[in-house]
Amino acid sequence: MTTTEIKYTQQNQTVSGKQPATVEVAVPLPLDTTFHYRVPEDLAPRIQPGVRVFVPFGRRKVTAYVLRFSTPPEGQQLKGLLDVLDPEPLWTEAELTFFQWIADYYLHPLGEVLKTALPTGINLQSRSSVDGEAVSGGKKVRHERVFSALPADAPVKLRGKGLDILAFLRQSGSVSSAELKVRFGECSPNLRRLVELGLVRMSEHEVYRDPFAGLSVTKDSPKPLTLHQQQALTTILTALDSRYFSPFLLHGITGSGKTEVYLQGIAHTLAAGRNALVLVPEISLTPQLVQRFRARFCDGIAVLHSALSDGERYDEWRRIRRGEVRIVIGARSAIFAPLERIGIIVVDEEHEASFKQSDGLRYNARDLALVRGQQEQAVVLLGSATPLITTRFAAQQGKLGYLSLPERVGNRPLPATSIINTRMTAESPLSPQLIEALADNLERGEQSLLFLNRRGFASWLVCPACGADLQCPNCSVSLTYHRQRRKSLCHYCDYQVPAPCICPSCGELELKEMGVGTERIEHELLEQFPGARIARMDSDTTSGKGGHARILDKVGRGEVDILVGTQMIAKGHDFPGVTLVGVLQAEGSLYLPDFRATERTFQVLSQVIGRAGRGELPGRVLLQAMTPDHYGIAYAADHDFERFYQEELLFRQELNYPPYGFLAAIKLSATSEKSLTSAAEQSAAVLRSIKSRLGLRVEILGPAPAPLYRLRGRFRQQILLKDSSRAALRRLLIAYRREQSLPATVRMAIDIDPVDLL
DNA sequence: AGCACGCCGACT
DNA sequence: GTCGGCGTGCTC
Repeated sequence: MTTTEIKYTQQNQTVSGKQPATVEVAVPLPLDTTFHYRVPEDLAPRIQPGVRVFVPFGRRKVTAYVLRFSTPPEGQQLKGLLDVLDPEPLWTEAELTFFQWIADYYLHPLGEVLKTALPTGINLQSRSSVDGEAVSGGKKVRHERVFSALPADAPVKLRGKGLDILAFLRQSGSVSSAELKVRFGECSPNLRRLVELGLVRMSEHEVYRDPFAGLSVTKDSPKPLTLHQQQALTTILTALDSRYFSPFLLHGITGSGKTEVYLQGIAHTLAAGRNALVLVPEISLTPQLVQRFRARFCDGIAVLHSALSDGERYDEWRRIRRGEVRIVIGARSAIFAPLERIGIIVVDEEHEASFKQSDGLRYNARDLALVRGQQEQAVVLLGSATPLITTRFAAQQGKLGYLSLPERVGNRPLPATSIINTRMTAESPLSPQLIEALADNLERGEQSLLFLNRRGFASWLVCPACGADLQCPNCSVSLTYHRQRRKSLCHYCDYQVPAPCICPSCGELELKEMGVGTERIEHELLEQFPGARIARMDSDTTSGKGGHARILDKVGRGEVDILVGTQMIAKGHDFPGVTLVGVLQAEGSLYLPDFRATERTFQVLSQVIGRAGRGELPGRVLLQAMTPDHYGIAYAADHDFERFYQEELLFRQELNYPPYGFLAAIKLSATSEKSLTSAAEQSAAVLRSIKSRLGLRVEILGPAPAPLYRLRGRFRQQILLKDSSRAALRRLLIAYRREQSLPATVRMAIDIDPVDLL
């Protein structure tokens, strides 16, 4: 990876004539180097750092990004640029510096980082065709036709629709073709005629595609704060006024009013002339949050998330770039938004794993928020009820300011939680206590939530005679049985087959259903409570646009008595009517082969527990677990983050896991097991040799004797690197990247995680 | 990533 | 005799 810093030599820009101007560019390809090109004289006036250019590259032509003017390297015949693709730079110097930092940190080619930072669809594809074809920016700006009346007398022959349109235009000034179409129906022939007659003028305007089109909000105003909110806000405002980089953990329990603190902090930032960036885990799951921002700030908000069309995303990006936006709200990729003068960055639910991008450029937006905040001298607010262990630790070390909201707004009590030990009573997935509680709630007309972190009907089908179960041919995991669809499918790769009726290997006539999923619970509830209105929310019932909203709205309107669901019921929406939360198999995610499994379990349990009693009525929680004493479960039930944190720290310290040590993973995958195994062994050998040569103490774990798993038809293997020094890890990784060359059939990715950025 | 060059197996 | 396999190397 190139580690050269981006520096601009503005003088070069004005130097003319003597030496041919040359530029250094990055190409969006997996290459560690940058390239230099000669700038033809006719293109020179349009070239600036931050614009895209079209360049000859080998036998191809590709889009490249101009980093800086350069002094031409010695004795090399440079090729000339073919074209300049942008009238304005796409990025400022500060942004390019940020992207260079990312490229260095994540060991990823700068050109690909820049490509990732751009809205999809803007990039001109590489072209191998030869002739000098016309080149545009590869983008699509939407134009709108606007008509207005000219002061001329209408000839008498004009009648009917044409005359009506003309009268309307005279009355209302400029009107868009879309509006005319709504009012008069198909009228382009009439309009063309009016233009020909010199009665009407047509012009084209650039318009933005508006994701909020047709959605209105009622304005609200700042709410009074609790004492803790006020204290947190005061600290934040002081930090904002200091104009120094000031990172904070805003640790607020569910219902403590973190959002109101964000809103008022942002209002202060805007008033001081700076802008705000808000990162949320899954914006499509939290339309409520966006609504609150719009209600408070009206216009000047851009939203960036995966549900936008390419056109909408591109338009939002342009609005931000042009400074027409003061607040950007978005999912992880919004950290790349071209927003200038950032005064505050909010990372809401900072513990969420969805801030991490797990293919291509493997970045974590939560981490990058700190980096960008540092570069912008901004306030960074990491908000969560269950912060990452790493974040809480950094706050304890004084690297982050610690702001605590330990009470719910309005002094609402936390739900009373009891744990039911199901070790001995495994025959029914719903314990008698839970059934009784559900019955009570139904009788009182209150709503209940049932959480189970597994979708499908039964987890799998087993033959009672021969013991065979159905496996995914790609992923080597048991297929999950979905009764409604009469299918067995793989939850990893979406492989599916019709559910078998008889055992495929021995012909036994009846297969046994093992394990439990949300679909099975729904079925069970329908039998137990025939009159109840039951809904299910998991990825099977929320497919398609607005799938989440459809179910959530029903619950919100009180049309559902019991909602069964996976993770996704734990997030986002408030249900003021929910007074009972039931958790099935609380330990469901506890024993995964991941050192963060306990942390994740604690987080999701805390979240789902926090869904109870958010309205007027108090809530209660019943938690079914086979290992109820496990600290990840017990402390979640007690709403005791601090005790959990202390315990988890001991475990991490013992094994030198984060925050006490640093981890990186070299992830390899291939279609053949054989080539993968040899590549992994070779990689480990290379790593060990570098390690001894450089005298590093890094722990090299793996590769495992056989490929770890198979996913989407590819075998996967990884080598873990662990050390108490991040610098040592990085030295090892950089040397490895330089020295290791893998066969083309093997793909490699490096995960650098977690981080200590402060 | 593409795209070429380059050296070994089954085919019109 | 050639078409084509994918290993290796390069792209200012």
